[in-house]
Amino acid sequence: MRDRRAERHQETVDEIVATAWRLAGVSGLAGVSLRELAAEIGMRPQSLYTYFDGKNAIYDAMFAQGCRQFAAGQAAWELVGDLHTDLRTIGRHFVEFCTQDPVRYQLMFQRPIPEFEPSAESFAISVDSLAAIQAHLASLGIDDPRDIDLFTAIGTGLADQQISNDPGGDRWIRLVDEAVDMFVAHVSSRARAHPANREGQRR
Amino acid sequence: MRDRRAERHQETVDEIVATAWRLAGVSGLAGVSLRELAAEIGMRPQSLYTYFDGKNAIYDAMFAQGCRQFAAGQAAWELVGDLHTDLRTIGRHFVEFCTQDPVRYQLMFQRPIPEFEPSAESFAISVDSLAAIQAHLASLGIDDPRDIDLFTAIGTGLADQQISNDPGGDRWIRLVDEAVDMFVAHVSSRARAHPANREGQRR
DNA sequence: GTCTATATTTGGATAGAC
DNA sequence: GTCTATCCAAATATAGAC
Repeated sequence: MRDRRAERHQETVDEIVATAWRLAGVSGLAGVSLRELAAEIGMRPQSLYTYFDGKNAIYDAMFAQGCRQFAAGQAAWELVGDLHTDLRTIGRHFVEFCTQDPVRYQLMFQRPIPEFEPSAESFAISVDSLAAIQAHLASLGIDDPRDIDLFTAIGTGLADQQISNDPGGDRWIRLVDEAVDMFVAHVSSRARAHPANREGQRR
Repeated sequence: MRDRRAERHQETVDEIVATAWRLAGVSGLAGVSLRELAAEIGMRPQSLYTYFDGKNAIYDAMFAQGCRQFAAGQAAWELVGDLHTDLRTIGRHFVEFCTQDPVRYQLMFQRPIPEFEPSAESFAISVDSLAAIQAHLASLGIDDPRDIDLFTAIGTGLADQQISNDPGGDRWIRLVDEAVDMFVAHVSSRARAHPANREGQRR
């Protein structure tokens, strides 16, 4: 039968994490305080320890949630097997995901709190997502690590500029398609120029 | 005659700022504390108020110093008037500057501390630098705001990935030249494809 | 599971003596 | 310019009653 107690517990856990996201949006990730968090949900700060071992455990739950959200979106990507089309899909979704929630982007892709390290379990979720992307890129012929690094740099660059210099707008978001075109043209032109390199080069 | 008192004062100010940079590198920008800062330079925390109005004034001095450092490097750029060459120069210097000091990059180009806003005087320094770059790009024929935004996104993306995923290494730094090639090819191909657009297009 | 009570640390900032 | 003395607020965390 349903464990009503466990359900209530989980609901409270979720509420704590949701409130932490909200507070982080206002005061920054480092500015989240257990006092304020507890007050927001009508609790004494000490009671939070029933649900989390401490502040870093809350950060870790936020990190894991962000990774799961990315993975969920990723599972819904409609990839068709065409390099140009799929890179646009991936690029759009990535930049959209990042800019949707700047604090989430900060927590997942930068290291704003030096003393916080995601737990191995949480980190594994993000590793899986990245591996899936890499595998798909490889299936499209993008298997040079340099190309992958260049592509991720373009994606994070657009997201980063959007968040830092036009928060809430779309000044860089709307450049995604053009940036992907640029990248595809680049890797394509090289493939045409040196068709033997892909299989033959060993050093 | 020399004002020995003022010189000593300035030296102490510089020492405070330098120590703040160092502490920020260890504990993060938000983690800098006046207590620790004062202890490092052999002072009581209260004495810092002789030199700065408070914590945000120290952040502001750091921000201004970062901007001056960038401007100083920029003044030494050897630009020759060739699009490809100059973009490489600019791109290399920008990414190098950012990755040289991740905390400085964070303070200058992101907003890690929500309650801190650089003062108008400090901000003006960075505006000047950006304007100079834009003017030079315009002189090279890059005057479409979209192209400028795309170029800055590439620069920050490389810097950001380097800092976040390979701190101290050169995995993304060494991609700068290739990225510039990609960008130049992109804007050049469009210029060839639609030669009339540059002057004629109005909407 | 939540509370009261409390410990402990740390933080930024002010007043006033020297 | 630096100090002592303080203040006040906020932070994380633990113990134990209910």
